[in-house]
Amino acid sequence: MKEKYFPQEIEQKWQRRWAEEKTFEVMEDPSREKFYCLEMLAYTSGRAHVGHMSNYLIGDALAWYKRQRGYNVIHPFGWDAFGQPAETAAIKEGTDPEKFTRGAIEYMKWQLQKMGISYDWSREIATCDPEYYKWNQWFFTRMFERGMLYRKLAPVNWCPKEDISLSNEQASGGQCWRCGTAVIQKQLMQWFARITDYAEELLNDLDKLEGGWPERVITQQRNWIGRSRGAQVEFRVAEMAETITVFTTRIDTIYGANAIILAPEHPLVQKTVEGKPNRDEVLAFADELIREKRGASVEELEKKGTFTGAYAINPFNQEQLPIWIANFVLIEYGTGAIMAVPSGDERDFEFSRKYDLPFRQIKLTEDGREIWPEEMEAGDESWTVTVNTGQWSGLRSEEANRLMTEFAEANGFGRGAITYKLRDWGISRQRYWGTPVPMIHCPKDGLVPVPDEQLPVVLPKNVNLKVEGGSPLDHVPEFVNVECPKCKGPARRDTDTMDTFVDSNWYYFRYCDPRNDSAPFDTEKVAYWLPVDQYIGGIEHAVLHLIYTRYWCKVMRDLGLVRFDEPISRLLTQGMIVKETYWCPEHEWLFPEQVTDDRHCTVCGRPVEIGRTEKMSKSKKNAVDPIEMIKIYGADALRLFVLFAGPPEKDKEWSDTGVEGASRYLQRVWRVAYRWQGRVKDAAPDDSVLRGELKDYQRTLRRRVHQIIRAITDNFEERLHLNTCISSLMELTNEIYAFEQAVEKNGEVTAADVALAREAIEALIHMLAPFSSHIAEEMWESYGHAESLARARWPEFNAELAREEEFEVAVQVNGKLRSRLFARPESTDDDLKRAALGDEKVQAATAGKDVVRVIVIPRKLVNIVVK
RNA sequence: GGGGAUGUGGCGGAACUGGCAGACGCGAAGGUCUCAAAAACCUUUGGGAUAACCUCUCGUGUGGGUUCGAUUCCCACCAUCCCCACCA
Repeated sequence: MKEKYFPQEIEQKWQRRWAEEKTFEVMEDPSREKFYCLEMLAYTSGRAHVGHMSNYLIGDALAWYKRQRGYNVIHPFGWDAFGQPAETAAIKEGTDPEKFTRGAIEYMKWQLQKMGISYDWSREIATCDPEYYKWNQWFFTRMFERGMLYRKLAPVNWCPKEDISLSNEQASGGQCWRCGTAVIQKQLMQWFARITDYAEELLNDLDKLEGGWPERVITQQRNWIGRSRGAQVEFRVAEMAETITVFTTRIDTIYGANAIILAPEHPLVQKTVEGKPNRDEVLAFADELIREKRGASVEELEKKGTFTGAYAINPFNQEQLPIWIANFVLIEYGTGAIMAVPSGDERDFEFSRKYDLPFRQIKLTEDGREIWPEEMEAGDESWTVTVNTGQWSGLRSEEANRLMTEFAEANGFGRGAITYKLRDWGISRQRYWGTPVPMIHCPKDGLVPVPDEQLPVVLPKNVNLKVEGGSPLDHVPEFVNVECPKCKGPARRDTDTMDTFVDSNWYYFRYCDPRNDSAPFDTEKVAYWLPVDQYIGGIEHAVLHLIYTRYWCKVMRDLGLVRFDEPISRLLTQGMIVKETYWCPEHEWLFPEQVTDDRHCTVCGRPVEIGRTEKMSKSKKNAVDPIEMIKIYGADALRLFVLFAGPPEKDKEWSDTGVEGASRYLQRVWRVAYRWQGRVKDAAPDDSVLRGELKDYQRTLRRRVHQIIRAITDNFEERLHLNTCISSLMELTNEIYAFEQAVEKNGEVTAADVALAREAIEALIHMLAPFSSHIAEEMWESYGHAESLARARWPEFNAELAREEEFEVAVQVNGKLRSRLFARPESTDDDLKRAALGDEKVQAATAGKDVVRVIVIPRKLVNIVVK
């Protein structure tokens, strides 16, 4: 052990050693309990900043801890390598997406290895590898065969100028992100997964995740699935052979209906207006509404509609209701048609007022007062009483709802129904850089899946990405033109690629068996490792990824590949690293080095605004490259700081001086370890010297060591507030320094001192390993241990040794702190009471008053209540 | 509009089920060492009152409430942020 701490040297040594000795590579071992520690796979954006690292560091700390607790810990990593941004970057840099992505993986992997994160790299996967996406295709064909996938016409955002499809982000504000052209909606045949078939199960199984998943994620998923119980009611269209079905959660309000309103996209709009004098007008208006809706936010969209000229008949009272179309009725929810009840719904109220539709009151409060929507409280329906509603008048709405649904059912014009907000999942993308859909369109045999033995359908290389019209793959004849697997006649390949969420659905199953070439994974291996014990990732995935992957697990279960319902037991949504930003009115975002000390732009000299602290990102120019930090302070200091900055689930603010502080702390640890290293190595471990009578400072150190082991262990097991674990380590270090001072004062170093220092320092080293692994390994080795800390057992705390010998008890009078006293652990409540009442300051504070009550909280506090 | 989160010193943050608010770190001030500086080590560091100590007093976004006791629980409000959003 050198006298001085050289982080880069040590880090290189241990990174090499870990790789050579395969320290973090694991195998299934039924005799040991497993722990699956998983961080979300990395999107291959080019380079990782410290914000990305914080995710991996949380996982690494836990992986280290669990390893030292004796678990068989699988801690894998991989790359989310497909997707639109790689295409964009490739076009910009004049390369192809594959080259760009491989380059990004290489660099980012190097960054992660420099951080010394304890991954089992032998299990690494990249979703753009044909060996991986082959199984996306295999799943696709299995699901197609079982009717879990289907095709339908669906709108895509389309730029008419460039003739390409756009994602929602690329079409935000209704404009093409590249050329600014107004985006149109184009109807294309697209692939959908029937996730709605699993809506009920996805909702119910959320209960199984209680406790392991953050409440807010569960709530978000519940709202996303959005189950509503209500009824579908059929309205005959007058003088036509059509019926309009509406969905309502409040069939009891049907006597208050004043119109039927269709979404402008509703298929019956055409038929309803056919032959009517205003036909062309209405259809044109419907088109306008559809166009306006795109990209507009709710507040700025005024409710608008028009009367079609047709009428529908209320099946309860045979009243004729005008059929309208309006922009606030959504085609994608329920049946795309509603009955408008102004007395029951604020939107209907607003609409009816605007267009002067008739009102009929059907609700009263218990005391007979009429209620209008303005005064209704959302969700509060308990106080309404139904009136003017035929035979159901006078019932409470809940009961009326039930009885009227039954009535509709009995008379054949309605039924109870459940509706979800969750939509079937559109998985088609008209892009190049993704998994090709393994389907063939044959003029004779229709849709034919690519047979297993022909998988993978490999993505062709050297494809022109800047094509006009359709997907780039449409323009690759050798890819498109194939033989039909059934009739061997000429056929066309499907040229859609899959949404990258398909890739991320099951990657962590593949980690269990990453090189399997005959199946996506071996069921038994997955049965050993899964479910994931701890998943760590950003809150932004609360709904999409985390619902899709739950869905996929259930699909795989139904395909007979796995035997459990939920793939992830515990979820931690980590906060972001934020850093302050600089904004120049002329040059927009600036790097910190572009700003002078007195906050002016170095380029134009204008005053610079110190912007809000924001999530680290390239575009805001506030990203910190971990490599830069490693060069100065070493990876261990960076790791320590990132985890120390705040609790994992909260946003944390970046601070340069904070890293420096972490670095100083590590040097402080190093120095104390160095000072004792010689004595510790010379003395054989011998606990017998500790059996004799210990001095105060010795007992104090020992007690603190065991208290801190307990605190850190508990924290890892329960709250995972790693920042306070690090505080505890610092306290332990301070404690050892204080101990050294006492030893020095004592004049000589006894055998007991050495044994105690060893115990304390080795505990410190041990518990430092999850945070700053390299320095911990180095010190551990220099203390005479040949094997990696990764195989050493986590220190056990001794409750007896951790016990306080004396407690400081606060003494309050009427809740105000007046004094303190010291008590032995064995003192009774009565002892404390007597001591408190006898205390001088207490007597001064209570003089002339009557003691009404004395409250004693053992070992903590005495409160004397006086009057 | 709905759902959720957060608000504590100059700063990041502690305080686990109501029980001594401010652990730990950053920053700052002073000291030791040094020719000097850096580093290191040792003190001090929420505000106010007091000559320093003792001590007193105020203090966890604001205003109420429950309680012997509230950063913690309840109600109302303010501020900031996030997610969803005309979901019938």
